[in-house]
Amino acid sequence: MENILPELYRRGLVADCTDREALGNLLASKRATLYVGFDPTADSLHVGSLVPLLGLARFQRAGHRPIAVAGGGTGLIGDPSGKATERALLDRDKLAANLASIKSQLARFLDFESKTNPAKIVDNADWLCRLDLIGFLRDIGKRFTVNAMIAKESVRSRMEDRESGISFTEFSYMLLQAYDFLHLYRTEGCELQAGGSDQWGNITAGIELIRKVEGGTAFGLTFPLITTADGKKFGKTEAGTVWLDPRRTSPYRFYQYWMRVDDRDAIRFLNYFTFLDAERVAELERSVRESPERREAQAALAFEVTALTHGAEAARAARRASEVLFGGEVAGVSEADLAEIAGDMPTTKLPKDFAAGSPPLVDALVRCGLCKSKGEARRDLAGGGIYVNNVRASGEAARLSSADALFGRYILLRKGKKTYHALVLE
RNA sequence: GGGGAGGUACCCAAGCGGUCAAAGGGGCCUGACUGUAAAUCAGGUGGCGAUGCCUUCGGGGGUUCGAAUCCCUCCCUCCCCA
Repeated sequence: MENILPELYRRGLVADCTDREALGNLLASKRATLYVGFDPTADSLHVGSLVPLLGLARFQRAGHRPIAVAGGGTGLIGDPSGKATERALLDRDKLAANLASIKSQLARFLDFESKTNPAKIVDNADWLCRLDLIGFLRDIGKRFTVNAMIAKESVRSRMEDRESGISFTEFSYMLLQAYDFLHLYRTEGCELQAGGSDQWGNITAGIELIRKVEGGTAFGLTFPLITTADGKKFGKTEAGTVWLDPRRTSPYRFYQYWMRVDDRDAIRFLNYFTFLDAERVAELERSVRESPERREAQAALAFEVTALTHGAEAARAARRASEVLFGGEVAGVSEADLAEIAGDMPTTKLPKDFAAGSPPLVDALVRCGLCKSKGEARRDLAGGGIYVNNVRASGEAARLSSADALFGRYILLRKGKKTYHALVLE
C-alpha cells in the first residue's frame, strides 16, 4: 500500500487534512477504505466533480479501496454547504432518475474488477431512509450540540442572513452526512472521507461522531476549490456548465473546454485532472514557458481528461475534429471524417434540396439556431463573423448554394472563432 | 399594526409628460491583434417585409393629441418602529 498523501500535496490537491501524519501512517500500513459522496442534484455530474472523482481513483491506484456514495438519501434533504439560500426539495422521481445516471458516470472512473481492492458504489438512501426519528434523535442527535452546529460555516452564514434563513431540514443535513460516515465506518471499515472543500464541516462532524460513538479514529481530507486565472467560474462556459454526460456536453465540446484553458492554469490543471507524472508535467511546463503558442500543455490536458471521461476513442475523435476545424480548410477532408466531425457538433437536418434553392444565409443561421434573430444574423454577417465551411461569408445578402454542400450533404456553418453548427441534407 | 423606500431591457442602474427602443456600467456577441491564451482596442446587443411598423419600463385600469414618466387600483420586494 502506498501513502499517496505526498503525491496529493505535490499536485496541490489537498485543501485541508486532519492529522496528516497519522493518516499518512495509516495509508502506508494497510489497505484503507475511503469514501466520497456525490449529490444527485442534477442528472449529470460536471467537471467540478472530477477532482473528487479522480481523487477516489488515485487512492484506488495506490492500493486503497474506494467507495462512491450516491446521495439518494441526503439528496432528499439538501446540503446547505456553499448555498446562500434554501433550496427547493427534489422530488423523488427526479432524484431517482438523477441517481441512475450519476451512478453510471461514477462507474467510468473506478475499477470494480480488481481482485484486491475493487471499488464500490452505494446509495445512502439504503440506510438513511430506514432511520426512525426517535431513535435517531436519541442515538445521534444527542451527540451534537446545537452550539457547535451553528458555528459551522454552512449554517452560520445562513443564520446571519436574515433574508434567506435556513430550514430545520437543511440544518439537520450535517447529522445525516455524519451518520453516513459512521455507518460506513461500521459496515465497511471506512476510515477516511474525502470531498470538496465545502464539505469540511460535514466531514469533521462525521469524524467526531465516530469518535464519540465508537471511540474510533477516522480521517478527513478535502480537495481545493478550483479557480481560474481570469476569475471566471471553473467549469462554466458562455454556453453553460461543462457536463460529464456526452449528451449534455459532447466529447468535442468537452475537449475544447480544456483546449482553451488559460496558460496560467494549464499546468495546475494537469496536476489536478490527469494522472500524468511529475516528469511529464515538468516537460509540458517547460513547453508552456518556451513556446506557449504550441499549446502542448492544453492539448495534453484536453486529450487526457477527455479520454478519462469519454474513453480514448472519443478523445482521439475530438482531437481529430479539432485539428480539422482549427486547421483551416475543410474542403479537403474525407467524407468519413466529415461525417464524424459533423456528428460531434450541433446539427440541423434539412431536406436534400435545401441548398438548391439558394436560400439566404441569414435564414439558415436563424433556422439552425446559430443566430437568435435575422437582425443578429445580419449584424454578424456584416461584421465578418460568419463562415461557411470555414470560409468567411461575404456580406448580408450572402446565399447558400448546392456548391456549399460538401459531398452533397454537409454544410459547416461557423460563427466567430469557435461556434460551429452542421447542416446535414438528407 | 404604524412609518418609509422601491419594482426599468440578461444583471446593476439613470430617466420622472413629447427630442425614449429608453443614458451609463457589467455581462454577452462579432471584429482587429494573436497562439483556439491573456491583455488591449473597435463595433454591436428587442423584433420585423425596415429611412417605416410592431412589442417592451411589476399587473390591470384611467387622464392626455402624446405616458417609463401623472392619477387609481392590485401584486411583489426591502428598510425602520411596535
